Amino acid sequence: MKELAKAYDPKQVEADIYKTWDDSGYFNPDNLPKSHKKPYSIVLPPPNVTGKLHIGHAAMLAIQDILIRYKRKQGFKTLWLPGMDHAAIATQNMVEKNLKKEGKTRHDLGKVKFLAEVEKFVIESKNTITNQLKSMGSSLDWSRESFTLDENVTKTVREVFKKMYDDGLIYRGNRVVNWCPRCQSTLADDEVEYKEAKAPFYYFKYGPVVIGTARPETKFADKVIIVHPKDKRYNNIVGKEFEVEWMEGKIKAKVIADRAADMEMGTGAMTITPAHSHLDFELATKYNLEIEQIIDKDGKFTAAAGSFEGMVASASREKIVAIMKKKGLVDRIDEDYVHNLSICYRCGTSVEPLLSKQWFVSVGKVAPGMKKSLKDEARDVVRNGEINIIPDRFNKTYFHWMDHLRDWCISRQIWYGHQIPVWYKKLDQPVEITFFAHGTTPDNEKGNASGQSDPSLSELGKKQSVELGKIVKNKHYDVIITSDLSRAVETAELAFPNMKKVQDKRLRECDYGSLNGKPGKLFKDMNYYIEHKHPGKGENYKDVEQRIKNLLADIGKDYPGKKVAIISHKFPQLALEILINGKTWEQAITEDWRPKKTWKPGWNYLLETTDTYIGVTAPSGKGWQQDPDTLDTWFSSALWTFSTMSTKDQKIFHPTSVMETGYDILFFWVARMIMMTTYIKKEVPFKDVYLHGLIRTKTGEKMSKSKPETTIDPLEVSQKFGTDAVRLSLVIGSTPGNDVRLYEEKIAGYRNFINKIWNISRYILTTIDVEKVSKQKFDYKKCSLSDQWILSRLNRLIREVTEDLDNYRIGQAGEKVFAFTWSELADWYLEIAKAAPSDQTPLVLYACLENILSLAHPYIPFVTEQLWRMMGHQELLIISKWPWVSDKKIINEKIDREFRDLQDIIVKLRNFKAEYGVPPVKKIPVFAKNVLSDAEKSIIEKLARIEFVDSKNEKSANLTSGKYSFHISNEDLIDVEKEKAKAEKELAEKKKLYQALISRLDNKAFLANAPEAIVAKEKEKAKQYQEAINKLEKKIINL
RNA sequence: GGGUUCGUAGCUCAGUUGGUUAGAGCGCUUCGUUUACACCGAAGAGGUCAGAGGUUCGAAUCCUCUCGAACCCACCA
Repeated sequence: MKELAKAYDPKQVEADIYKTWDDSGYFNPDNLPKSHKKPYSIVLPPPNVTGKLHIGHAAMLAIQDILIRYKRKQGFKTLWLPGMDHAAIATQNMVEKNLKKEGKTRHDLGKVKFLAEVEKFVIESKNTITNQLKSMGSSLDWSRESFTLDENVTKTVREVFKKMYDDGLIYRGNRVVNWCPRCQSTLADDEVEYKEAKAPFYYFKYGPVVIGTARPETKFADKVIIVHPKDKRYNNIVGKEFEVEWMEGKIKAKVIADRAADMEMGTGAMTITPAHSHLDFELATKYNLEIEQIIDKDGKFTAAAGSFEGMVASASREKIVAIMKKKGLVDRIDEDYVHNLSICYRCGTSVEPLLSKQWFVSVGKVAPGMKKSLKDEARDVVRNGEINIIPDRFNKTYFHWMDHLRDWCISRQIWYGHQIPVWYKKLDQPVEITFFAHGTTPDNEKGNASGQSDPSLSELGKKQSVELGKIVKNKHYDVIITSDLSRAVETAELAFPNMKKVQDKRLRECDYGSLNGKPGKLFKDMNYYIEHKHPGKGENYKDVEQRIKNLLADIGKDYPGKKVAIISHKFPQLALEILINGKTWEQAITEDWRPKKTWKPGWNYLLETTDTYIGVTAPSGKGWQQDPDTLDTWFSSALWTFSTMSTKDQKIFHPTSVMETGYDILFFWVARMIMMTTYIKKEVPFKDVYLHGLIRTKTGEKMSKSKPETTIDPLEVSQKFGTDAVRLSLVIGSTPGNDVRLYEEKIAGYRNFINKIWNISRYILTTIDVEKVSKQKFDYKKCSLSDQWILSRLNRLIREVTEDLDNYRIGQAGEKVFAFTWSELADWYLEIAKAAPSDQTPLVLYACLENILSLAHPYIPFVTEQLWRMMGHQELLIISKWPWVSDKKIINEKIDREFRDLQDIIVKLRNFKAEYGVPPVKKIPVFAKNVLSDAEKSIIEKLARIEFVDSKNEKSANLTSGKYSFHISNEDLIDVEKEKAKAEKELAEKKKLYQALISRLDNKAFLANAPEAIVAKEKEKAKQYQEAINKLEKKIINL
C-alpha cells in the first residue's frame, strides 16, 4: 500500500478525477453498459450566459448531480443534458453596461457591430461557465451540449411559432404593455417588480370633481371621468358633458358610471388615461373611447401634450404642477403618499405602461385539435398528478398563478435573441374595402338567425337593396365580392347591377350548425360562441375570423390599389373589425351597430398594405423584411426539455424524469414549459418538479452581486475547502423549497468530514491486506458481536438512504451517511477493530468502506472516486452498483440492543473517570461481577481505558448497563456521598419516567386506542425502568 | 387586500403518515497527542419546540386565534 497523505488534498485530485470520468464516456448514456436500460433524464436549467455561475447554481448542480449519480449507480440509463441560455435582455444589458464604460451606446455601434460584441462576450461567458460546471463535478453529457440560439433550437422555436400562429394561439395586437424606457423594450407582466416609494400625490380640480394622481404628466388628454354608479355624490353628473379648464386650456369631458371606480379611494372620482394604464385601457375599450398616446417610447411627450411636446415626461412633473397651481387647479397635495412603483426586473428603471403593437400568446384560447386552452391544459396536468411538484405547497401558488394568467406578450424590442420569424412585404398600394350588409330576409324579420341556411330576400329586403343602389349609383368599385348565399348575391344584383361580381364562399355567415335558420332566442350569449362552436357541426366566431383572414390575404394580392365592395353578413363584418381595426371579439360584439340600428350605407376599411409571412425560413421573392423584434427569452426556454434533444433522444428521454430548479422561476419558466410542451408535444415536459430554495448569508440576507461582500463565490470556496465540501454544505440540512444559509464555517465543517472519510480509508487500507481480503470468503457466523452490529447498522443505512433518495429527501440521506460514518463506524467500530478483531473483521472493514464510498459518492464524488481507485478497483465508482441489502436478517435489533449495552457501560466508565478527574491515560481497576469474554474484556479495557481486576474493594462504586455490572475498585477515589447523590438523582429521574409510563399504561383509553405495537413497546420500557430502579435502590443501600 | 412559509439549544438547521427521555453541526466548559485523523478523541452544560386555546389515550407535529419574521400575487386613479 502506497503511503497516503495525512490530510486529503482536493486540489491534487479533482481535475484528474473529472478527466477520468469524462474520458470514460459514462456521462453519455449511450456509452453506459448495456444493463443500463431504464432511462432517467434531467435537463439542466440553462444558466444565463451573463458572466459566471453563482453559489445558487452550485446548489442546483449539487442536487441534480446527486440524483443523476444515484440513478446511474442504480443501473439507469442516465442523461443529464447541459446547455446555456442566451438570456436576451440580461445579456444585452451586460454588454451595454460594458460599452457604457467606454462612453458608448449600442446605437453608436449599430446592430451588426453590437451583436458582434455580444457574441464575443457570450463566447467568453460560455467558456467560463463550462469550466465552472466541470469543476463542480457535474456529470453532464457534454456531447449533447445545447445553446438556446443553436440552429436546431432556433428551428424548433420558429416551427413552434408558426404552428401557434396558424392555430391562432399567437396574434399581434395593440395593447397597453409594460415598457422599459431604458431597455427600450416591452416586459411581460411577471417581469415587472414593485418597489414601495414615497411620492407627492396631487389632487386637481377637474370640472365638477376633484381627482387624484401621482402622475400628473400622463393626464394631458384625460377626457372622461369615471365614478361609481352607486356613488351618491356624483349621481347628478353621470352621463353629462362638461367643458373643463385643464393643463393645456379647455377640453370637453364626459362622465361615465362604472364599478371600476372605488368609492373609498381618494375622492371616488377619477379620470382615465387609456394609453398608459392597463385598467384605463380596459375601460376605454369597454366604452369605445379615444386612446391617445401622451408619452412615447423614449419617455418624451407626444403632440397630445400640446406645448410640452418633445420634452422628457418624467422630468416635467414639477413644471406641470406649477402651471396647474397658477391656474388655481390644485386642490391639495399629499406629500407623504406611499405607492408601489413598477420597475423593470432587469434594470430597475421605472416601467411605463404604453400602447403598442406587440405579439402575444393567447393562453385562454382553444386551438384546433386541442381540447383545452394552454392554461387549462397546464393546470390539469398538475391537478391530475401527471406532474408532481415538490414541495407540495407550490401547487397552490401554481394554480393561483395559472388562474390569473393573462395573454403573454412575447415580442421584445432588443437586438439579441431569436428574431421573430415573421416577414412583412409592403404591397404597392392599399386596397379600399367597403362593406355592405345584405338586405333583410323573412328569417331576419321573424327574428330567426339565417346562418348558412339560404333564404331569399324578403320584399323589404329587395326594397332596401334598390335603395342602396340609388345611394351608391355614383360610386365606382373595381369588383363586388359577395358571399355565395342567395341573400347576398341578390342584394348585389339589385344594388350594383352593372358591376363585376365575384362570389366567395369564405364570405358566408357563420355556420350555426344545428341552429341554422332557428329562432335567435335558442342561442346562448354571443360571447360564448367566440371560443365555443355552435352545436352540431357549427363554427365559432374565430373560425369565421380565420376564413376572412385568408380572404383578405387574397384580396390584398389580387386587387392592389383597387376599390373593392363586399356584400356579406354580420359575422364576416365583425371579423373585419377585428382584423383590420385591431379589435377583440368582445369589443366587436359590444360595439356592433346592428342592435343600435345605426346602419349606414357602406363601412369603409383600408386593407393594410403589407403582406405577412410566417415561416421557419425567409420567404422567397423580393421586398420581404423580417420583423425587427426578438422573442422573449422564456419563449425559447419554454421548449427546452425537447428542443435540446434529437428525435431519437426524445423517444427515449422525454418526458424528462425531473425538473430541478429554484422556486423563484416557477412562473417564468416551469409554468411556461408545461404550457408549451403539453401543447406541442402532447405530453408533459417532466414528471417531477423539485424546487430548491435560495442561498442566503448567515444572517439571512439575499446574496447580491451589487454587494460583493455578501456573496460566496463557488469556485473560491471550492479551491479553499474542496468541491466535495461545498456540495455537502449546500445539500445537508436543506429541504426542498426552503432557503439555505451558507457561510464558511459550515463549509469547513464538511471539509473536516471529507478528511475523516479519507483517514478512515487510510486506516483500513493500511491495516488490512486488501488482496487477501478480497479473495477471502465471508462467514457471518464467525462474526463477533461488534462485526454483526456494524453490519446491522450499515444495512439499515443502505435501506434508509435508498428510500430517502427515492423520495427526494436528499439532505436527510446525506446526513445519515455522515452520521453513520463518523459516529458509528469511526468512533466505535474502528476502535473495536483495533482492540479485539475477529477473523472476519478485515472483511467487515472492507465491506463497510466499499459501501460507504458508494453511498457517499453522489454527494462527494471526488474523494470517494479517489479512494475507490486506491482500494484497487479497476471499475470506476460512478458506475459500480448501488449497495443493496442482501439479507434482511443482518439488520438485527437484538444485536443492536446488546451492543448498545456495551457502548453504554463504556460511556459510564469514561464518565466516571472524567467526573473524578482521572486523566484519560490512567487506568483504573474494575471488578466485573459477571463473566466476560476475552473480546469484551479487551474492548472495554481499551475503549474505556480501565483494567479488570479479580477482586472488589469494600468501598466501591457500582456501574451497570444491561448484563454488565461493574465495581470500580479504586478506594482512594470513591466519594461515597458523591456516588450516593448521583445514584439518587438518577433514581429520581428514572422513577419519574417510570411513573409517567405506568399512568399511561393504567389509562384504559390508552390501552383501547393506541396501536398494539406501541402498547407493547411501552410495557417493555416499563419493565426496563423497573429493573433499573431496583438496581439503583440496591446500589444506594450498598453505599 | 389575497396567499404561502417560517419561529425548535448561543448560532445555522433537521425532525417522513401524531407514538422512546426532542436531534445534528458550529460555538461553549473540562480533560486529552492512545502509530487513521488536532480538519482529532473523551466527557459535559445548554431547549416550557414563539404565546394562548382546542382536538386526541398521546401534540414540536393536526385545528383556531395572537405576536414576530420573510416571501409571493393583486391593486394602488
